[in-house]
Amino acid sequence: MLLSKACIYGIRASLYMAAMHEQKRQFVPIREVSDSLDLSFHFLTKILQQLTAAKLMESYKGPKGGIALTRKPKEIMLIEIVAAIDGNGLFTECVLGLPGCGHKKACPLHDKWAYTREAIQIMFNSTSLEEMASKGKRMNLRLSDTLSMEDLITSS
Amino acid sequence: MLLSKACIYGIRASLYMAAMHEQKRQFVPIREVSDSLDLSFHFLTKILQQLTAAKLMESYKGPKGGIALTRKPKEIMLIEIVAAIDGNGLFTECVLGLPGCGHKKACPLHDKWAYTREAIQIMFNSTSLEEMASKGKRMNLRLSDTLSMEDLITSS
DNA sequence: ATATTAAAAGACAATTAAGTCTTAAATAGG
DNA sequence: CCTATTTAAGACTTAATTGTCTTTTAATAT
Ligand code: FES
Ligand code: FES
Repeated sequence: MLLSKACIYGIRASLYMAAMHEQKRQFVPIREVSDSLDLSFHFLTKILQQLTAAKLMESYKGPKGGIALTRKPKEIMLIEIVAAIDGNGLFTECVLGLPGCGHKKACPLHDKWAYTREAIQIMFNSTSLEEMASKGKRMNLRLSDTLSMEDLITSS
Repeated sequence: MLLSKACIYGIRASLYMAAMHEQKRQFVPIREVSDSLDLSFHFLTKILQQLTAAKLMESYKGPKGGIALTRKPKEIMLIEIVAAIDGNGLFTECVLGLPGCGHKKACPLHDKWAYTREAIQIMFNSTSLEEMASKGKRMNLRLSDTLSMEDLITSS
């Protein structure tokens, strides 16, 4: 699996927040996100704490509280979310698990993997939340098994 | 992590076998492989059973027994080993974990991921054990933390 | 102030992946 | 046939990930 479940949920939640951002909503309760995306509320809470620790989101307690993106969706790249949750291993480590990739003595797959993982990195690095959200809305794409992004427009 | 530990170990063991093949050794005891690569013997045994079940290797019990590649290293592609151990999920599933990738309603990352995962697939699909082994020997690359492929030449 | 809402923190349980150990079956050589 | 060697099979343990639950803390509204 390329990404951990936690990372996938973090991305889906961030996408949800990006869609809300377009509707001028700021602080959204985690409960609303977890219900909408059909994720465990408590598990999502822990994941979002990682994103707030990484300053990608901020949170506010109490009534009218919730979470919010700290920057505009256009300025948040997917790779930041991946790095905050799964770390940078995918973009730096040896595909055969040997310590110290890029070491004097590389592994026999190093050259090909260095090229391929750059393609992966570019994919995450060149995709903003805004791009995903607008594309998702334009093409009515899925954000969870049952929810399309268009569904979000009137749900608030 | 792109590949499971089991898959990584399976690849490393297959590479070892490819190197042995060039030295005309056929059945190599698993113990020799696990000792050389510094892997758990029993764990490796289970992994290799998956490779024999996939007909990538064959095994022989008893004294002078061991495992052997069923085909020439040139004819075994890395993707076969990955598929035998980790399955095809990496090449077929949604990067956001949604069921049914390529579904009428895709996810907002589908297009980019479909392209990127094809690059990953091509990497594994276009690399043979022979290529890795000869390159590894030629450039004295690593097969484990401590073992370079050149070391194998005289170790038999 | 008090009650209510919502995130933070952290203990706990379930599941999966990773790794170990024991016993059984097959083969070679004496 | 008997013993040593080596894979096969499967029970078992440990560790990591995933998921749940309870308590605490902060903010709001009455
Ligand atoms: S050393 Fe293996 S991928 Fe770099
Ligand atoms: S539907 Fe998500 S990658 Fe294809």
